[in-house]
Amino acid sequence: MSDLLERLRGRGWRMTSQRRVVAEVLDGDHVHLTADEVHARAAARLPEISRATVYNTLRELVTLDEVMEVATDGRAKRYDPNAHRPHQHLVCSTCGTIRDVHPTGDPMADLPVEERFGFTVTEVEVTYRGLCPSCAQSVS
Amino acid sequence: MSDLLERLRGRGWRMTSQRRVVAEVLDGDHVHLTADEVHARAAARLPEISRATVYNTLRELVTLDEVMEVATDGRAKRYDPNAHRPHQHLVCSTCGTIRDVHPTGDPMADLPVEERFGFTVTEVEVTYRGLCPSCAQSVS
DNA sequence: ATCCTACGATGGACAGAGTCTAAGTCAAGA
DNA sequence: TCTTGACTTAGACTCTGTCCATCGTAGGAT
Repeated sequence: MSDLLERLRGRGWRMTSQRRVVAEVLDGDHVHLTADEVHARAAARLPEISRATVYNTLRELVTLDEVMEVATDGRAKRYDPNAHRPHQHLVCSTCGTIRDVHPTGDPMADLPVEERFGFTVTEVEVTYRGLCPSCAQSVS
Repeated sequence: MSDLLERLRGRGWRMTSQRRVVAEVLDGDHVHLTADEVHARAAARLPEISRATVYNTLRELVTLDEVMEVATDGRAKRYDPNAHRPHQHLVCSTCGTIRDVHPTGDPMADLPVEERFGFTVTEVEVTYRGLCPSCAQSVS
């Protein structure tokens, strides 16, 4: 992720402590934080950081394709730093936990031309839903 | 859709003019209204109907699996009365228009066991994104 | 090293989507 | 027709996110 900071600098980003902290928070695999969670973690290191800055920075990271925006439900969007390796998501219907998954097959090829209604289709997003192990246990 | 009203009555629903109007608004193919749009159309027939009632009724219809809730982006959820025939969605990234589509293949089979992380996977949701014909035209 | 200035940060108001609550209304069974 | 609990209502409230005016500062120019 440190190379993220490099790339951003290369793209003409003005490097500020706020942006650095947000980028650092979004580091690792299977990280799917909401904007508020990002703000909380960033504020742990840089107490004065404002919500607006976190939202702005996240939006920029998404625009630059450095971070993926994931809207799995009607609630808060989540931000996924694993934007360079294509993947899909597996979501727990109960607690909302998200895992990155890599299905086989190409869903794009599964949509016949006559089912495209003249659209220029550019993306497919697959969301698997179910119960995570610990939620499954508390049900039984 | 009139049989929806029958089914609901059979399930012990108290039939009110509000519920009837909401159910009537949600009739047809390729209908993907937001809660606010449902409210607007319902209010055209029953001016005093409140937003809360529309939300309550929609939630119940979703619980009863009579209507599908579709959260395609971070915006308002949409309600799809075509809940009995399995299908996926094709969404215009620009204007948000939705079409029901029927891809071939079974995405559920494309998720290997070792990629399930112990989850009990019950649903797959595939969302195709792109530009609808009219938005594609205004871009060029 | 210091100065400049445009880009970025701040916080508070605002907006959109949805939920909750307390009080009033009414569908439908007795 | 009466009764009652389920349903509806309006409006307050919450949550997520955006906007704006103002202030601060990164980093190039001197």
